[in-house]
Amino acid sequence: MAANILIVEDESSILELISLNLHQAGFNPIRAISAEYANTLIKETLPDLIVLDWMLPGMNGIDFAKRLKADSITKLIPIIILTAKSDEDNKIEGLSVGDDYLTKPFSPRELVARINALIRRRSPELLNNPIIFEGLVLDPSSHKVQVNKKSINIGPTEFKILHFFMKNTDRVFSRNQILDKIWGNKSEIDDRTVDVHIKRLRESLKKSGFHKLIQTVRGVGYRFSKELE
Amino acid sequence: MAANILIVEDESSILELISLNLHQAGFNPIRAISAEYANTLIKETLPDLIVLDWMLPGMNGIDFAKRLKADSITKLIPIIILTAKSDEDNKIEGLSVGDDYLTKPFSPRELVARINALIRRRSPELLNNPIIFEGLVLDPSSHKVQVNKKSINIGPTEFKILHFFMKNTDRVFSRNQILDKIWGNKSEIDDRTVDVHIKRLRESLKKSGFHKLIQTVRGVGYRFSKELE
DNA sequence: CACATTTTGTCACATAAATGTCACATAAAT
DNA sequence: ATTTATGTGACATTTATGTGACAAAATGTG
Repeated sequence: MAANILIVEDESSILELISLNLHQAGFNPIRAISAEYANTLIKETLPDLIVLDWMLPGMNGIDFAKRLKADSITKLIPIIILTAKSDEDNKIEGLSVGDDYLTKPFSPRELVARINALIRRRSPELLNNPIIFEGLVLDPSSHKVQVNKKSINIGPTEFKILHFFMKNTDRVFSRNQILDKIWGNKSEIDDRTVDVHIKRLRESLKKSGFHKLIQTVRGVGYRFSKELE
Repeated sequence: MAANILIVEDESSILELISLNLHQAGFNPIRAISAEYANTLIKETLPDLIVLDWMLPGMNGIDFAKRLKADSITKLIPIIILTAKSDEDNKIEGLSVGDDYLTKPFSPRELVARINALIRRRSPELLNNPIIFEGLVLDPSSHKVQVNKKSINIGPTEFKILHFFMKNTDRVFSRNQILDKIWGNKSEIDDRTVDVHIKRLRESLKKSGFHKLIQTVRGVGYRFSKELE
């Protein structure tokens, strides 16, 4: 699954340039032209990394980054700060808030390289390492789900959903968020289809008892979480 | 790290009184005797919250607050306005500029309570960090309410009400205010329905003893607050 | 290619949970 | 003692979710 990269940049030419390059590099770019718009996108798409322009209309980039780093949900998302100024002071300030910085003009190749480095460091699960949760093992590279070395039979869509859940435990997701993540944000598929796949996923996990990890949050959506009590 | 609270007040006796109380409450008070001086202090210390007197020599408090709210650097800092007038018009004007207001004379305890509430709920649209109050944990992202890591079963509407209360502790809300906040301001729902949901919420919290945090204020409404004595 | 098998999305209906209101009980204020 | 406000159990209704069945589409197989 391609990593979602959110680009926050008010100059649309640069935005498109970056977007194009990231797409060619195999990432899934998401475009935001302001911090405010980025805010809503973050909640919807849960990007794996954010490329953030230092200078933004309205809220400035650094403040926006600070807020992201203060929020428990977003603080783990790596941020690369783009700055037009070569001013050393700004570099230091930017670096302390973001996880990396780049001075304009920069080569797209360098940006891609740094993104890869950060994702490798921060989100190894995107690099096809097995994810283990309470004894349930999901291995993206072999495309298998196992419990005690025994494989569990699971359909393609159910695998994707489980993968997504295991990367984001302890969070509720609405049916539409799941649709976006699994089917892609353009799908015109009925909400309720998610229910059916959740049911199928639960069925697959039932024999090993792990179906309890998939919890219904009424009026909101579904959650993958250890059952307490 | 103690939160920095900037107090802008021209009467030095009140300034010291507030300062003393905030210090005792575990905050780090910063004193300013004029808007001009406050300006330089803001840039230096970037306070987490500002307590602002409505009447100031030179620039008046409201104008000062407006300027702060217009500046992208400071606009996210919560402001509590202090007013000597009990005039309703001023209250409304003060509230619309600041994030909260208080009429002199006020009790230091109330001021501290409101400061706590504001710091807790700053930027609610983004900071869905878990809210913790006296050991009761509400986590918006996982949509769980927990005590000692054990989940409490709670209905959707009750969750919303509890969330609202925990973001605004130590304040009374009328049934209609609660209706507006939870159901949306167009609802044609009976006042008394709130009572029933309050009852259900209390029931959910009863086993852990936290139902005592929901207090009835006769003739007014309900309040979420630590039980006193 | 024809045919079997698997997967997919949707529907209709079943089941479960939540909702809002009422009537009456209880407590507080006067 | 009377009035008023709040607490609470019960209920009908609405709403949300679970689930079996099915046809279309995709995939595998000889």
